[in-house]
Amino acid sequence: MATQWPAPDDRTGREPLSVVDRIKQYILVNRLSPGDPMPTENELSDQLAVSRSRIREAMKTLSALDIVEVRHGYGTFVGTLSLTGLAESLAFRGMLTSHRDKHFLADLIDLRELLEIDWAPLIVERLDVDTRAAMRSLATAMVDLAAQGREFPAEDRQFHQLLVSMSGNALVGQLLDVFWQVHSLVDDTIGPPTHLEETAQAHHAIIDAIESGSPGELEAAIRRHYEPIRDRMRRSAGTD
Amino acid sequence: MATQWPAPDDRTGREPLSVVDRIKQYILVNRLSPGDPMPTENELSDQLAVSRSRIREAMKTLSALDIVEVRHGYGTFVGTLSLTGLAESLAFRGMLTSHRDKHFLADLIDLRELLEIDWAPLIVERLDVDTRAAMRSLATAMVDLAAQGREFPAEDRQFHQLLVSMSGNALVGQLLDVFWQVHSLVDDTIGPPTHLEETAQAHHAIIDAIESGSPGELEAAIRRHYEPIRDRMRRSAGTD
DNA sequence: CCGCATTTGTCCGTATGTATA
DNA sequence: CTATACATACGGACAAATGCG
Repeated sequence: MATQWPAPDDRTGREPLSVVDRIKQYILVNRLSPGDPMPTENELSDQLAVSRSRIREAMKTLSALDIVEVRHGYGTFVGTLSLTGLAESLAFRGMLTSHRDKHFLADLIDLRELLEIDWAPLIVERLDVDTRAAMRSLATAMVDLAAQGREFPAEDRQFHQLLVSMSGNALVGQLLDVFWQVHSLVDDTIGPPTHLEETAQAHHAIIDAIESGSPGELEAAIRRHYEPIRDRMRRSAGTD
Repeated sequence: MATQWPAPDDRTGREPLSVVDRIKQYILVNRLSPGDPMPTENELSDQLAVSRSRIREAMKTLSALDIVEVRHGYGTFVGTLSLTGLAESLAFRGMLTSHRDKHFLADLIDLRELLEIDWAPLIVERLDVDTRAAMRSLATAMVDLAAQGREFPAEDRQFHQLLVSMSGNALVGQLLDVFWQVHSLVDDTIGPPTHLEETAQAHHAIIDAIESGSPGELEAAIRRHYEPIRDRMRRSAGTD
């Protein structure tokens, strides 16, 4: 097998590594990639010379951060290092603090707007016709659903994913998607949806601005998109 | 005590909530705040009617996200909902992918620069004399240390914390601090420090720009601050 | 479709280490 | 220093899920 393990002691006077850190070291030293199989819990228990309980508790920590992915009855694998942990943490923070202060949700919206606006010049420059067409049809679907009084979370999420996909910065795309999820989740807790038609139309306006070729217009369109959302937030602050 | 628990079954046809979710519900329903004490593991074991092993594994998940904080031999408390989980996750991603591609570190630096520049107008407008003086003395300390060939991580981190503290957006401050930590950690793995004096001086230039009162100059100074960092990254890409 | 081996999920009992009062 | 409450750790047993012959 020739699996490599870090030296058990390197006598540098440090305290011994935690089980979590030793498992992380294992992944790093063996240069595993997301999806690669990990040793079974019993193997880890033997090789690290700790009980299976401890291995399992360490695995819980690691899977919460998507460093490993555990499949019941099948095995454990290196995780995809996604930001699901951040999403859970922020969502809970929103739930816990939303009725005390609105700072969190306001900060979140500001951050979404800010990051999308940052890429406006690049988006105007790079956006290809296929992506634009996909965004247009999503916007049309949103308007249709809004006319029926229905919400359109899936379309909205995908629209914003496409919008920032041109940035070339994968980290920003993942972060914005997390922020969308958290915003959507917290927003559901402050009452039934409002501004449906207005928000749906705002997405058409964003594509219009892109087609105009002016970064300034795109920035303005993005700002207008977030206005009804801020308005809804301000109103909810009074009724709570 | 009159602690409230969510109804064990709400017969809406959903699958039963996980232990993790039931503990989260407990915190929400009882409106606990960070620092408030949680029931002991034995109490939770009794009240949720599951074994202590499961409680402990759930606690590991929750503490990884800083939703609870466990103090050995003392008790468990509601966590501070910090972003330590994100820091760990991103740090590991950096370790795992840094020798394959440099996109991650590049994206991280771009994001740091972008977010700091976003607040440049506000910073120029709001920064008070006390904060400015603190930043100036930090910059001086950095130059001194650089002259001795020593690094200055603590000073650098605090400088950037102060820089964005004027934004009024706590979330951005926390995110940037996480990015600083991750960047610092990954940067250590690509070799001994370089550009010490240049980087230290760049911080003086940032305060100079703030004092000039021009947001444009501040933006330029921030960009210049990140240049040697990008240069170091590009050089390391070849030697790996 | 069935049975089997593998692997993770859950539970219990007990002993140990640690912090607080 | 002692006592108590609490989290940490261990080992074993059985249940549940998955994949495969």
